[in-house]
Amino acid sequence: MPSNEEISRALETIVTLMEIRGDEHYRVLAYQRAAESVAAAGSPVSSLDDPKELPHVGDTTAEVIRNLVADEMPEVLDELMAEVPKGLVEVTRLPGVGPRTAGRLWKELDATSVEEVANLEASQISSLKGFGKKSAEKIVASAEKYNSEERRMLLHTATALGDRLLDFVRNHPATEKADLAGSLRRGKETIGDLDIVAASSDAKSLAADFAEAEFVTEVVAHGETKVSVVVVGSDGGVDVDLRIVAPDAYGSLLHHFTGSQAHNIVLRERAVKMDINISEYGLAKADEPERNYIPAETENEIYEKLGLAYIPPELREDSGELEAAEKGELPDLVEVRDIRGDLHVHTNYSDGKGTIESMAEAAIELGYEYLVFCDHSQSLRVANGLSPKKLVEKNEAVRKADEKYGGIRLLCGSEVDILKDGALDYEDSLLADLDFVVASIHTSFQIGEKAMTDRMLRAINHPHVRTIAHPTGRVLNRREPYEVDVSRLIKEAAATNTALELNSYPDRLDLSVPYVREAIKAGVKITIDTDAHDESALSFMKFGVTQAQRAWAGKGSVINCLPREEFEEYLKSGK
DNA sequence: GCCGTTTTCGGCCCGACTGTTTTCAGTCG
Repeated sequence: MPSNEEISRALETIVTLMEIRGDEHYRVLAYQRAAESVAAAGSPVSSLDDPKELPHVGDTTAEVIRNLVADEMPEVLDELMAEVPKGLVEVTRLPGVGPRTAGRLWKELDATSVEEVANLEASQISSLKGFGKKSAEKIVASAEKYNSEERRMLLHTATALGDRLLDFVRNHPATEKADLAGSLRRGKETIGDLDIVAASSDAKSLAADFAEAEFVTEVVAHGETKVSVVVVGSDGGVDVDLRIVAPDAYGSLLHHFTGSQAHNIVLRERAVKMDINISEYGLAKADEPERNYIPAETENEIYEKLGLAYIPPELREDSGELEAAEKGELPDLVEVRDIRGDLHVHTNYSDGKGTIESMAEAAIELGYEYLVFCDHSQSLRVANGLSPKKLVEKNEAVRKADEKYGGIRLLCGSEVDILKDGALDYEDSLLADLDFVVASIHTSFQIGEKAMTDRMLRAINHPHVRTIAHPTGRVLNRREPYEVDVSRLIKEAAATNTALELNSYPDRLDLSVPYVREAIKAGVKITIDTDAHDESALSFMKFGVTQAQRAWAGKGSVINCLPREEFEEYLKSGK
């Protein structure tokens, strides 16, 4: 079954090919919105009775989605592929090159791939109507250095870089206020580029100084209120946009550049029906000939004027948040301060760097009320998995430490491997002696969807397993999730009172947002754990919490938001 | 192609910047 992401990507391909072909704008837009709708869907589209249940999906796009789910080639895509060379999709990814340009390079110069564009002479392009020397050279140059590997930054990398740039902007004398916006503010798991917004009554000088800052390697565009630059990231260049408005319109600007674009569009369409136009400068009455924007100083004013409750950035994805805001049904989102403990951390007994004591002290520092030590189990030799004897020894050390530290409850756990056949890596008698068991997969990833699903269902049904760690095994930018029917895992977890983990490690963030949302809807409890292998990694909790917020989670859905007594009750009562 | 508190037909969010242009198309977010 194709994932929502795969279906959405196929629809995006249709969009790009249509644009190159020169299809009618609003037809293309309809496919674009269908693609976004699938990407934002709260549960797998493949399990939907009718794709038309999704917003912006009508008869035609529903049929295309049905084809994709059934692994059949949709007619429209078949047609497009026969007509438009596929290599052009990549050509449109060149900076400054869109579908129009790609279409002309193909039709007028016979260039159908990035490589063929790179092999063109600039003079060939500049001989076309509407192209000059400058744009011709830019196109060839960007084709020459094009790197097909699309790399998006992990959330913690983007946060670190963004904070550095934000410091520069905030420390500028002309800056009154500034914030990071865009997908970073919405807390997406990976970030493509950075958006910074600022309020200043001297936009010109701020824009100029930003463009000349030492971290800038290239100025892509530089106007009076907007600067686009490339800065040095830890892994190549990162595109950064800075937008500046007068202080009284700051809320409008922040909202505009926080997005998502899909959220802004549905919000503005809703506003138009109320005869209000919304832009980054404010709100205007639609019936006036000149748009006379009344600025909004805060984001809240915008939602208020539209009769909506304030929508937190993490929910702004056009996935039902407007309806919920209208009805007053937005969730009361879980916050980092609601987290009372970490249920999955490692020590130097297996592959961690910290000791029981150092990890406990770091957890006390964070104000936690409990901490569960889950080192790896015996068969995971690469991670120094504990033999049964060693586990018993470690449990004793944990219990001793628990007596030593009064302020925090230290508990014995294990991250026990789910073996290839679904059996666990320790005898039941040993597991029974633990306070909390986390089960997970680290080997035999490629056994196929059915075998993997059965294997994990067996673990979910095990009486001692309380949560399944990093349930899909993905590693962002490095490893795809293994094939498994997550929806079935969710159903079984609900039926057996087993939790599912939202692993906070920035390159895991596993489960992903749509599945967490599906799990919560099904009544499954989530454990937000850091999987920390040293003291500093305990701070990754904030990334897991952000992801939980994106999945509409309230603290009631999160096991480790339970106060200590209730958590101990939960442990005692079993599954 | 999608959608409906004027509408089942006729609309469809909004603006900055660039390059090539004498008024705008294309790209981007």
